[in-house]
Amino acid sequence: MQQPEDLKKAGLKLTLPRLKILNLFENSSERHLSAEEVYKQLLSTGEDVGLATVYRVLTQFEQAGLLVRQHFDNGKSVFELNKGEHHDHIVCLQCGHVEEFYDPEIEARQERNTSERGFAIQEHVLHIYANCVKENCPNKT
Amino acid sequence: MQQPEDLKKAGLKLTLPRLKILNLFENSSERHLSAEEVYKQLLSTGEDVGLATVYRVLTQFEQAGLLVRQHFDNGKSVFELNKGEHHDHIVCLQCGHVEEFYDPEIEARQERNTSERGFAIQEHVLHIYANCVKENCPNKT
DNA sequence: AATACAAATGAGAATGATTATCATTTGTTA
DNA sequence: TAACAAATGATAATCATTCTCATTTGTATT
Ligand SMILES: [Mn+2]
Ligand SMILES: [Mn+2]
Ligand SMILES: [Zn+2]
Ligand SMILES: [Zn+2]
Repeated sequence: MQQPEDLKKAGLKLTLPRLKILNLFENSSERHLSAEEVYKQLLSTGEDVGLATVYRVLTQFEQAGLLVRQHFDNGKSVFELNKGEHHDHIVCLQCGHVEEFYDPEIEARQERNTSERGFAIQEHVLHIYANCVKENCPNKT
Repeated sequence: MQQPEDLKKAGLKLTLPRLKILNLFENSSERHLSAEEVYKQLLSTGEDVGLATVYRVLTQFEQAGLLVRQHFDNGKSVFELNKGEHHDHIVCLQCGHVEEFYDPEIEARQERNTSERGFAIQEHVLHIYANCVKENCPNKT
């Protein structure tokens, strides 16, 4: 809610585009948004910001730790508010809905497998692509 | 070794570019190759094939089940011979070396987490990015 | 072995997401 | 309010990949 503080803390000047974008993430019903989606969302609210700026700000927010970037298998990356705790993703192949999950045992075994082989794990990507079992996929886009 | 059979089985006409590319994968010391790498490898051997053809053939081989495509976090996809058994990857952030691993417990838990949430898992991506601990990273590119 | 024709190839244009340029605007600080 | 670095936005550039289409090649048939 106190975005200005977040921006200041990150050493970022408090500008209109930045406030609008951060605000969008904090109020949108969609948790995972692409640059294009952010751009269009703002346009549709009269709040227009250049697409180049959207890309720049998203990257800055990522570096500042405000957002986390995800690369799903569809060419464009999406961003989400960084809630501090790591999680992995299940992506519905039918409607694109993204579900989040966290399994400490999976995390522990990633760590183990990696260190066993003489590596120090830095980060990882675990994306599961799946079909919704319910007859009516609940989260059509 | 009997590439012609593989191609026929896949319903693919036996052409020079296809033979050369399949041959490259079966003889290269690198297991994971990008389209660009395949293209340059062939050029450097006098065997030249158009880049568009390389892309086309790699995709066809993937669809035929001869190759598997991987998207690491560096913008370009790489292909590897399909050895039938699934595995995940550890990518060295320093030298790009790729290590393969398979952990049945991780696989089982992916399955469980996904089905618990009402999804039928289709495929998944597990890529671990890590730094080689040994003082001299062994697989410089 | 020569012919016929669909399929495959290759050069280069097109695409789509993202980044770079650079002249203009804006936030901050004095 | 002035001063100035930082940020913005329109647009060009990039880069991996795909598309187009005229030419070539593999294969099946005389
Ligand atoms: Mn998420
Ligand atoms: Mn592999
Ligand atoms: Zn995880
Ligand atoms: Zn796996």
